[in-house]
Amino acid sequence: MVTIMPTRKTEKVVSLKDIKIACRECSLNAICLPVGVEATDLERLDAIIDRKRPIARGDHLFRSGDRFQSVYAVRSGSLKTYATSEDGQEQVMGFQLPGELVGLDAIADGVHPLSAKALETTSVCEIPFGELESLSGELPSLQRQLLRLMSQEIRDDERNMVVLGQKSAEERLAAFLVSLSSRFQRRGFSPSQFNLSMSRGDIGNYLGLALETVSRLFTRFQNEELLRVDRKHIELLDREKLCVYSGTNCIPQSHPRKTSSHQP
Amino acid sequence: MVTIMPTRKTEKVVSLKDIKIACRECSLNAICLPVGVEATDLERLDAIIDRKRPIARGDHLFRSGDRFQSVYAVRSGSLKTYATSEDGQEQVMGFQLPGELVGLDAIADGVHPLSAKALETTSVCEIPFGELESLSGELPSLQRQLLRLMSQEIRDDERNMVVLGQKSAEERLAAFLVSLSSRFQRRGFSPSQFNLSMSRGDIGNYLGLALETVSRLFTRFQNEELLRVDRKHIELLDREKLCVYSGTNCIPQSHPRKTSSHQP
DNA sequence: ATACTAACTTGATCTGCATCAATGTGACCA
DNA sequence: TGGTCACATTGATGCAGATCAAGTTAGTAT
Repeated sequence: MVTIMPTRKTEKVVSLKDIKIACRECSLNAICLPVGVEATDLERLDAIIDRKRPIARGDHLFRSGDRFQSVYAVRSGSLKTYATSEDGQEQVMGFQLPGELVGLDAIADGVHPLSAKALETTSVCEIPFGELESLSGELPSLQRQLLRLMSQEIRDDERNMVVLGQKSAEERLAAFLVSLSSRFQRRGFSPSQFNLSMSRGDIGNYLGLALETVSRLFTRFQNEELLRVDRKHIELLDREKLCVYSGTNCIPQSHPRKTSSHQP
Repeated sequence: MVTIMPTRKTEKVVSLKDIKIACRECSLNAICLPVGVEATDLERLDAIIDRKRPIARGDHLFRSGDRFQSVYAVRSGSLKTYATSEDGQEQVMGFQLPGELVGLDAIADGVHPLSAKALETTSVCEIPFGELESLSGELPSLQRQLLRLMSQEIRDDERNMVVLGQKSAEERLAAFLVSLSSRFQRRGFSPSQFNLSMSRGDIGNYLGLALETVSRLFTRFQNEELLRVDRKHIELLDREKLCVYSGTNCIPQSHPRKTSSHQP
């Protein structure tokens, strides 16, 4: 369908497009791997990163069982990662937004335990792990950020375990929406209005709920005027109350004003 | 109860006891942080590690909210890590056996998100993170193993998500027991007979089940002659069948013989 | 010994959510 | 312009496992 333009790693021709999205120009460099890396060192990181052409919705970035060679950073679009059990059913492990890394779980034994599939047209930066490893040996700031991102992933997974282990269906969905909202905000998108790139089934699977339950909760939340939902589009009307519903001490993150609120 | 012998980090007096448990002598060095590190480099790792005296059952190694300074490796005994929600109830996140690291989830923002409590008399190696970080910048093999261990933790957490997200109570407990068994085996203990250092409540909490459910399942498994259970002591009688019950493709890990079984 | 406490077991009941089933709806294509 | 398909909604029913409620047992203190 799409004409394939074979990429040659041997010959590094930097096109205008590539320049435009070098790490130092990238809007995501404040949350992605380059955090804390000096401008001069950043070029070295840039040099090992391979910006690939976008992959289409439904395409796989890698599949469970594939040999591990690179980690990927989402540049635009979104992914879901999922495991497939022997009986063929899948368990969604997470959704990745721009600036987030995928594949870190494969370092341990050199094989991807999960598959990663694009939820929409998505572009990623491929970061060959061997080179990343040696470079981070040379750049302490890069090493630090890599460790930080891995630590973050561990922490996030732990939070998910709390959600799956002891939250009700209502709490799960509320927590999911609030968390998504924060992640969008962090990336400069609206925290109160966004599109869900994943299906109800994916959400349910991720949260350990039946898709019918997710659907019912959406309509219930809508009736309670916590949000408005139309197909994929979500508008959060009462983030505060959703936080309460979620049963987690999530930051209300309300109305950032010029005058910051006083803390006595 | 125990006479406290203050440790002075300034003066590094290596006692006989210390020598005995240096990494190179430690029986755990094949699964712990030193994996892959050359003998000569190992001394440098050893030098930054602080072997603390054992902590008693119920004592905390650190608490949620504590400033992050070190990661810890369990030397003997066992720990549980858990999060405390605002309403005071806890969620057990994991159990740590000898050779396993704790605290990796705190790197990201310098504060421990979890508490770590000893389930029995337990000794740990304290590894100051700042020093570990700079040393692993110098020793590629150490860096590699640190990344590997973190990746492993991510992968393990993902597996737990599958268990919590879509397994029945029976499957959860079976998976838990099989996994524990493998971990014991890996450490040179019997895979078919061991003591649970954690309570039924802890197990249930960890697996997202009521403690009554755990108790009932133990008696049911015992009636089905899958295992024998007496208080804390567990004897697995049919690991194979437990694997099937667990609904995961766990390695049966049966009878290692001189003559390895033929694969046609 | 005796009492006390924490941990566990066992039984009875209740409920949140899965499951099954039917219908609705937008997107895409012939 | 209607057919098909994937996805979503809504309703009815059932059950796995939570919760409530007694005991039982082991360990520790008195």
